Amino acid sequence: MFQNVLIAEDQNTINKGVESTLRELDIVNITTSQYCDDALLKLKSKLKTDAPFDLLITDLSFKPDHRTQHLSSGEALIEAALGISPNLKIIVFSIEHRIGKIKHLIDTYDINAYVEKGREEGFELKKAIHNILNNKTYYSHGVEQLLRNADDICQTDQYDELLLQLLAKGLKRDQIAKYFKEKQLPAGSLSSIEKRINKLKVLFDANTSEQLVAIGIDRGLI
Amino acid sequence: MFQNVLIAEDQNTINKGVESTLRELDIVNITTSQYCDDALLKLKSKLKTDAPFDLLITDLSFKPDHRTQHLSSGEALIEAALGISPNLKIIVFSIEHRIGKIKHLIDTYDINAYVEKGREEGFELKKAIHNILNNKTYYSHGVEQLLRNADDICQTDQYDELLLQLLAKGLKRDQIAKYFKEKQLPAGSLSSIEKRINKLKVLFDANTSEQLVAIGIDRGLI
DNA sequence: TATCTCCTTAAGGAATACCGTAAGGTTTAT
DNA sequence: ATAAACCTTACGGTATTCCTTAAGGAGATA
Repeated sequence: MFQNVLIAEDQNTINKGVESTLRELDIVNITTSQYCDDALLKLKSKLKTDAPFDLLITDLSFKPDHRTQHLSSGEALIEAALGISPNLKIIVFSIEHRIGKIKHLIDTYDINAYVEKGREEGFELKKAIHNILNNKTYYSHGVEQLLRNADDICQTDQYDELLLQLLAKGLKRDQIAKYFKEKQLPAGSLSSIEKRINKLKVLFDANTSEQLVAIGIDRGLI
Repeated sequence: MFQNVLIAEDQNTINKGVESTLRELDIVNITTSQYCDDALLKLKSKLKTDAPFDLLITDLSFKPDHRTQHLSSGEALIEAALGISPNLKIIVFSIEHRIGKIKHLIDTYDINAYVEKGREEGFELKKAIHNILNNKTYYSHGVEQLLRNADDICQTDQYDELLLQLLAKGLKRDQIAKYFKEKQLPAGSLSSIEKRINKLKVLFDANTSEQLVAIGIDRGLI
């Protein structure tokens, strides 16, 4: 079982709840942190001792407040944590359901588990921990299914995503074409931009470009 | 101090956390519920005993799952609860930060406290309880300030929101007009719909309707 | 090389969205 | 009661988007 667990989560009620769930697994040394910077600091200082943290459970979004922070998101914390402690096991514990974002975390940081906040979260956290102890990954029910079809989504390349982002930012078709040309990106003519939008509409089954933006946001591409 | 408290909240981690916070106030009888229907049932059955619930702490949004529910939101639960137990004290405990929604709850149901989920939530829950015991209302830090200017902020009405939702669902302008006319909603001509979209664009500083949808989603109107 | 396919681009017409104007009706203020 | 302000609607011109067709170029294959 894990010996030293760090929880990074801004809601202290959730901190208490996760702590209580971990105690049910007989994990004794649990540390909580409501800020990413603070979490990293704790990771660092423990790293020099003979009992460093072996598991990080972190949320993705942290509400900004009056304290200015260097690391402002769970993703930034994960990156920094792996930088100083590459073997640290990581469970992401978040309400995030956009498969694009989740897939990004899995692909980029090789996180060990993703547990989506919801009714069964306590049960799933325990399952995640057991899986990791057996050198397996764990992705919440629902997420796993979505990941299988994620390839459909990932038929979109970086230019598709950029295009969606520019649409969401309020650029018109010809302005997007101009942007692509200025940045020397491929297929930057108005006609090509139109074709690309059309391709995305078919792919995402969107009737209008407004809906296309809504779907893009929902899937975490924007 | 309150004798019998019911917590309605779908995330069981938060249930555990809130329960632990309440125990710090020496509240002994705490019941939790992950579904609105279940919460109402518990309220009802206790009502006939000599120790009915005197405080309800409820979230606003509950994730739907395989179990079909009659009451699907905290707001519906509050309405039903006050219907059977008008003197029940109510604390809304939610991540909702849109002042329009919060003001609506206060105006319509006369809720006793609103605590926004965040870093200080445990502390604020305690403050809310103490205020209610002294026959005062309590609105979290931040919310109180917003409430003062709420009228300025609540410039969008229900039809604006519906319009944004229909846009995000992929309806064209004339289809939206048709929808408004069929539902007998005011200002359902194509011209009025266009004007309303234009008004929203100015209000939200959007260049295109695609951006308008993106902003609407960002602000939680969709 | 010849041919084919795929990608990019251009062009033109149809559909839709955008924007200003004005008429008619309702509410509000004096 | 009258005027003013506001809301709703219709209409028409312009701009943009949508959609089809087709030409040209790059790369693959035989």
